[in-house]
Amino acid sequence: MRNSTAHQRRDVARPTIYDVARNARVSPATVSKVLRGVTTVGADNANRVMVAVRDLGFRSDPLAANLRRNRRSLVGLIIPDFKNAFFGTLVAAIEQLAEGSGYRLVAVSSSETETMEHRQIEALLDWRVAGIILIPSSANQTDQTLLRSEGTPFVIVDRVSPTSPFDGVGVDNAEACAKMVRHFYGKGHRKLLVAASLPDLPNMQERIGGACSAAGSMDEPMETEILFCGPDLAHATAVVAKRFEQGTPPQAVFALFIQATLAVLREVEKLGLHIPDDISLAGFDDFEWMQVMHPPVATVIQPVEEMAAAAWKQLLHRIEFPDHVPSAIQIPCSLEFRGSIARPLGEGV
Amino acid sequence: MRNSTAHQRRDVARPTIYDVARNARVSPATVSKVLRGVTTVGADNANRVMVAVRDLGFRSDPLAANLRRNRRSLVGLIIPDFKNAFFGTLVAAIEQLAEGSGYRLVAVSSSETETMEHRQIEALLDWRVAGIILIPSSANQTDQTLLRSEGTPFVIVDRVSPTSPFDGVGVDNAEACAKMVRHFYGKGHRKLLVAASLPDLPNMQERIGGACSAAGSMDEPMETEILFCGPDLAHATAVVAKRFEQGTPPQAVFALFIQATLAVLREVEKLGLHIPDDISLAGFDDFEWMQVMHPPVATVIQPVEEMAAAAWKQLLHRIEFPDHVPSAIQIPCSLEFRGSIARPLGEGV
DNA sequence: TTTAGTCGATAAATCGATTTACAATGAGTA
DNA sequence: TACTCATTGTAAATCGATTTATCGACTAAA
Repeated sequence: MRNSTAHQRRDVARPTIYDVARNARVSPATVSKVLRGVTTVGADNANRVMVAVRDLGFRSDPLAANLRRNRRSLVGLIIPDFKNAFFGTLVAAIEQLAEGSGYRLVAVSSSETETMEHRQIEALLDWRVAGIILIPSSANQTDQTLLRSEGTPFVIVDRVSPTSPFDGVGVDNAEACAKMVRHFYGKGHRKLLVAASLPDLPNMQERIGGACSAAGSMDEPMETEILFCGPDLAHATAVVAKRFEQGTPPQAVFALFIQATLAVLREVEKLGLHIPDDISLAGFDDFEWMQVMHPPVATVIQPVEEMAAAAWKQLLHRIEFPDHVPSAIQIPCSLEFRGSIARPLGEGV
Repeated sequence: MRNSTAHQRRDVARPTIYDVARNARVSPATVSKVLRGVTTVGADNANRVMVAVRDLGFRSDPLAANLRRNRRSLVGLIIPDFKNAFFGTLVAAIEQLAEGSGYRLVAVSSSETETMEHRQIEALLDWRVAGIILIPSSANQTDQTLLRSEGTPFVIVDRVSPTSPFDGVGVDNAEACAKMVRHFYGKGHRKLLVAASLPDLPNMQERIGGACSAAGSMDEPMETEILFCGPDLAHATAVVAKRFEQGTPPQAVFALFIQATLAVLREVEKLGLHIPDDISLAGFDDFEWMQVMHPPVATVIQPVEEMAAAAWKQLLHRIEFPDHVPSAIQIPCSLEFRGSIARPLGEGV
């Protein structure tokens, strides 16, 4: 009998702007004006509209609105991997900023592959997003030129090439890595294994370059060995395991990305080695667990929040001024020298 | 002079279905049919349309399409926190599934607050999403009844109440926790500190319930103490620190959520305690770093991928059959008994 | 030969908001 | 009084796709 409550779904369709207009005895155009805060509306009409909106529980349909005015209220964010908390923090920060500027964020992932990155970009373009924030999955700039030619505002974050002709926000990878290498040197290390991900990521190149050139400019010679570990933990674990099991295990490792850090720790655990007595270790990015390890893991901290803020500001600027000259922003990292780096055994004092 | 390439943005607007129609010398309706795979189209016309689509690089505008047919190709996912890799994994998995079914996922976060959760739901409803997957931020079911009354298909994940009248996917929290408690008991522990987040989250209640009832049904009496640590790491750290510093520190801790695990590890580090000699510890969820700790951290593993798959299946089913009776799915967890749980000191063999 | 029925194609209406172009009203000025 | 402006309000066009109603041509049945 009274299943009206149980089945009351979709009983009444959501009210449209026409319903509001009828209810307020004005035209739809007037309602639209009131909703958008246009001032050329009489006080009493405006009031009646506002009352009607409240009474009917009207909420504007962004699809219809976006379709008509060519401006879109969606922005896309393409990250390589949702499982990585570094990118998660970035998503969270940008989501906040977007919300604050009246945009809705659509965060998607490229799974670290060019194919998916391309498909995601095309899908976002289909939705006619107002702008895109992209963390590239590779050095291939095809997608970026595509974006450029489509005229969609976009900014590159994190993996920005120093010679990029587009807007970008990066960090001072080279300088940060140099500092970390000098710290290793100061502790007495003269051999360093640098564990990178893929050779063609711009930020990796900067990190490697910074580390190597710092090592090369020390008073005493410092030897560096580069190990490319692949994109994810599975690859990294395999590569690191192979390196540790053949030849002499390194006494100092600088892991340039989180999966390498984990891979090294895994191998250390497996071989029963001890940090920092047998191996000194430094990582990249700041994860909570690094501080609760024995000993805590030294690391380069990328300022995620600031990167997000800079990228967002840059994107808004690009949306407003499509023809301004591109800007490249670089933000300094901070370093945490923690107990995982110590003087190697067999060294005096 | 030849800045035509540099300024070629927006030179030509994206082609519409009308452009394709003109190019193929058919009507827009025919183009629409071809695009949607409707068969009542002559072979030669269909071919000309497909050629025109390729030539012009036409891609359908989902906004316009979604507006007209009332079916939407967006689904919303509301998670409490992007920074938590557990949810990140969930997002990644569901994104894949959505992509495979022709939907676009819009993942947003509630920042663990009811206010944001409500705002996000309203925003998603504004976009007239086809469905919503919700990980509630609290036990408050207001939003769920709102969704129900709006007629939008939705499923609850992870934090599902056993008495919920809606679709839901959860895990066997009680049973998993009971197993873990029995493991503690088997190692000789008779006092256990259970570190939960908030008292009103359904999954927390199940976990606490499972742990306590298992403890209560042992042969020898086993004492449990519940500690509510708040929603995030900051709160958890404060609460745990306070508990550890006043009274006798516990010999065994079962952290029911990741931030509690970290908080305990932090305090252990700060007080110079040792795991498992001074304290045995078990956690929840599987993070890579847990395996590389000394000793590795025992934990309850929630099957994220399976949860995602179940939720997605459930949502699709709900979209197709809005009036079927709701289903509650429960998936078993697996347990990893690792070195962080050991016999307490002062116990014979 | 006429009629009923099929198939393919299309013109026009539609989704719900925004925007344009213009009409109506009133105020201010010559 | 007549004329110019400024102010409000609205009818109608519009965004780009989908859907409906209909039409012409052709086939099969009467």
